[in-house]
Amino acid sequence: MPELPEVETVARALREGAPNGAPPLLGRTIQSVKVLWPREVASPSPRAFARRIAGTCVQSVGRYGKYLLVGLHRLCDESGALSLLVHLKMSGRLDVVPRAEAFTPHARLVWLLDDGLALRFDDARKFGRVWLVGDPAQVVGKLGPDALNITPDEFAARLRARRGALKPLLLDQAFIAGVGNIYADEALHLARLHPRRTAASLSEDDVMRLYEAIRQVLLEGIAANGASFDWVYPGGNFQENFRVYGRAGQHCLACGAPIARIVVTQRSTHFCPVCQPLAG
DNA sequence: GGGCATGTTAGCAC
DNA sequence: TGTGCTAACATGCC
Repeated sequence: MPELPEVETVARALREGAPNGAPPLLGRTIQSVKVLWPREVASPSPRAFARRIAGTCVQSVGRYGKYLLVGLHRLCDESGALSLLVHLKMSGRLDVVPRAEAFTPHARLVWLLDDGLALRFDDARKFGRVWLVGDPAQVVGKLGPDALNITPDEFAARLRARRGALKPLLLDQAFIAGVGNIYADEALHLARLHPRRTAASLSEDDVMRLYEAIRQVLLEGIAANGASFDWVYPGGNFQENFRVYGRAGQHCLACGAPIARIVVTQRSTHFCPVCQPLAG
C-alpha cells in the first residue's frame, strides 16, 4: 500500500521505535538473515546477501521516494559503507519484533538482531524487493527528486518538460518519487485540477497550486501516520481524511457535488467534476 | 467465483 | 524520445 507517507511512517518507527512499543532498529547489530522467499532479494544473490549483511550495525534509517534506506556499517572491517534498500510494493510490512514472533506465515526475510529481537519483512503478495548495495544510487538513481525534497522552481521546470496527463505524470517515479495512486488523487483535488489535464495546459498559477497541494497532502499523510487499508497496512488514520479517494458517489467536501470515479492509464481515479473541470 | 486492490516493470505501438 | 497501453508479478478480500 505504501506511498511516501506510509514509508516515512515505517522509517520513523525503525528510527525511533513504533507507537505500539516496538523498539527501534537504529543502532542494532544484524547477526544473520533468514531468506524465506529468495525471489524478493533483488541483488546480490540471496547467498551473498546473507553473507555480506551478517555482522553489520544499523547506522541510519531513511527514505527516498517509496524506498526505505538502511545505512549499515561493519564494525571490524574498513571495507566501506553498505546500504540495505527495501521496497514494500503492494503489501510489504517491516517491523522490529521479538524473535519468537518473527516467523509469521507471510514472513519473507527475517534479520536476527541482538537482544532477542528480529526485523521481519512480511509480504503477503510477494511483490516486495530488497537490495544490498554499496551506493543507494544503484537502485534509486533513476528516480526523480523526492516529492518532499523538491523546490517550486525545480518542480515547475520538470513539469514544463512534460506533455502528458497529470495523473500518470504524478505516478511516474522518474518525474517525482513518492506519490502513488491515493495521494495523486488527493493532490489533484486540492489543486482543483482534472486528472486528465495535460502538463502543457497548466498556467503558472496551476503549477504552483499543484506543487503546494502535493506537499500538503503528503505532510497531512505523515502527520496521520499514513493511511490504513483493512488488512494490508495498519496503524495510520489518514484514510479518515480522504477528500476523494474511495469516495465515488459521495459528496465533495468542497462543493457537495458527487465524486466521480474513472480509470486513467489503468488506475482507479477519483475526482470532483465540479471542482476539477477538464476545460479551464 | 469474478472482480478488485495501494506498486513497478518489460515489451510493444505510435 | 515521450507517451501510454497491456500483461506480468502473487495473493487475499469482498
